[in-house]
Amino acid sequence: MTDRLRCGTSDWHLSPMRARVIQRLRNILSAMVAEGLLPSVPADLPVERPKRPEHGDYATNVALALAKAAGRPPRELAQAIADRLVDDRVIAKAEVAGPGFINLRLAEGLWGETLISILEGRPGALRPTPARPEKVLVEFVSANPTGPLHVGHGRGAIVGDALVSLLRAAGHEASAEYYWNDRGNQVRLLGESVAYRYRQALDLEASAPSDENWYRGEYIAEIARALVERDGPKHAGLPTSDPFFVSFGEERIKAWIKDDLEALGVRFDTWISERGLVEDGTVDRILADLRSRRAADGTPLVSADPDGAVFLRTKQLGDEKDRVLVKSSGDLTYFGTDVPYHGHKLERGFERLIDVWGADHHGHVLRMKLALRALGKDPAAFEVVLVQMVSVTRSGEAVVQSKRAGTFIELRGVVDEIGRDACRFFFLMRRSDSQLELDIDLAKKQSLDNPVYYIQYAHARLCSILRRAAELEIDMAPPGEVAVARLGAEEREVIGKLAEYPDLIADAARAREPHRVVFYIQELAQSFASYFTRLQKVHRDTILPQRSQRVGDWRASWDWEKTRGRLAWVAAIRRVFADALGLLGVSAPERMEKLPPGDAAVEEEEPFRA
RNA sequence: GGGCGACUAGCUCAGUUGGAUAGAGCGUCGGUCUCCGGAACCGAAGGUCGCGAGUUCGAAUCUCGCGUCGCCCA
Repeated sequence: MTDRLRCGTSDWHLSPMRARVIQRLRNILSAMVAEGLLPSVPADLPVERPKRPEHGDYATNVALALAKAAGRPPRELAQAIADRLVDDRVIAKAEVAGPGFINLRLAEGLWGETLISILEGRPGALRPTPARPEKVLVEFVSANPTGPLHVGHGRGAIVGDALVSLLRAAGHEASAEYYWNDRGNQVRLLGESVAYRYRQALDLEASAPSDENWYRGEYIAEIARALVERDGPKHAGLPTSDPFFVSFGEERIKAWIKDDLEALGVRFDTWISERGLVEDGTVDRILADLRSRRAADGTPLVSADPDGAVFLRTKQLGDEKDRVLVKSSGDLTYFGTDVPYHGHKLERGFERLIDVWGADHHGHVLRMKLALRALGKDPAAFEVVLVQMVSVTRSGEAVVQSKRAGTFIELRGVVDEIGRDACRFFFLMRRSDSQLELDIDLAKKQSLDNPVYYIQYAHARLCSILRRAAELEIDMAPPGEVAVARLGAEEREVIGKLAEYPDLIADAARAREPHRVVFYIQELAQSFASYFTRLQKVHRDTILPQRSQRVGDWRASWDWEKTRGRLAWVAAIRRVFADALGLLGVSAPERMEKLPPGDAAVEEEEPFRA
């Protein structure tokens, strides 16, 4: 059950440019309603950037949508609307096309205005503002402190982190939280595993934990050796079940996890402990609340079976069966603490909860929603972003990972090998719901085949132009009307894309889809690179005077207005570029290391362990 | 057996209230360029949007059935 996000354009303050277009359209339609030509004006007016530039700066299919209600053929209605749309300030041209689209050309003045507002950092130039900012808690990673993070966790970490940035950029108050599952069977096994390896390290008689699922990884032995080194045989007398071994191992692993996240540039505002919620009574208190609640038919929502196991009666709320909160042994289940935890999130004042989960947990979504309903909360306040698996390829071959065999690729090795920027970029390149293939060779390649290099290179190039301009002592003050008017159609096309940026943020945040930002900067980088190359190679019309042009009294005859307009254009692109990379957590270098010609720096490194 | 998700170019993937000629990167083939970063750019070939029905002015998108794969549950 995926409850579609219902957020029409009316819920948002849009980019200034789109807002102007919609306002103009709304005014015209209202006038037509007043004259009895239309029944009503829709709440959301569809105004989009057409895929093809020849279809105008913006386009609307409103006539297609209204034709039936108006009782007129779409094209005829479109023409009637188009005839009235044109004015001096916003819409320069409105043409009917296809089955009844209206293609719009915007007034010249708006383009310059867009550039200037970006350069001056005016409100709305880079950021949308939601009509109603929400207080959002994004919970992600939340890996058990029983072992190192693997690449799948890494993807969740980066998606969650970028989502938080995106929500903040969209005007929401977002907080990032990590939930430690530091209680229960898994952690107990960790302690026993550490104790076993500890005894081994001391050459004492030792038997492996009875549970088959004990942690056999080398990192446990590493922890045990560290304990021997610090304390010697001091703890040899303790039973293997002693909580000391748990806390020692857990502390180490938590530190590793935090360190790995740090290396990825992933930050959390809060770290919360499951054990803490049990110990401080939060879990009991909210479970007691749950026990006191009744279903619509008056029966209790929580029931116990003869063995003493306690169930949440989710079945009558739509689940396929009831879910156990407390086992007959008296132990809380994972669900038994997770429900109170999520109730606790809402108690803390968060009105929207977003959890980033591995897709293999999708079966838990419904029951959590139902549990929140049982608590008297609105289940729609709880959303889950599912993150699919990451498969890793190296030298064209898949690196084997198996959940059953417990062989996961550790995150840290990958980050160390390909770098933080490449890791973040690649993990954000696909929508989180689709499986992702990480090509290690590509990700570490220092060439433009590597998309992260391509965009960073584009940013460095923009910076380079601005540096050159500064060296030539060109006045970089924001351009006036004149300078902007000198920009051509292709430059204007790019400005259209810049103007779209706040809309992109609003849309991506609303859909919880950071990958849209990646696609946006890739397109922007391409538009710029294409145009920039063409200027020089085809039009012989460079932004800055070339060496061969700087002879004699060149300063007197150079077209400074055009140059200033274009530099403003370059600076605005750079600004948006850096901002978008910032949202992704990818660095925007001002210059890139020049590599030796001909070779793309292939260095051999130790492959990470699987 | 039940549930969820996926299926779009050779490969990896975009494509969200149903809209114009279904897009991008990589790969392949061809082309351009003395100088602002060539680490570039341009162009071409490449598609039964898994298959089949339905809904309507109009479907990659919505509905149903089927197939394949993945995950979850028993």
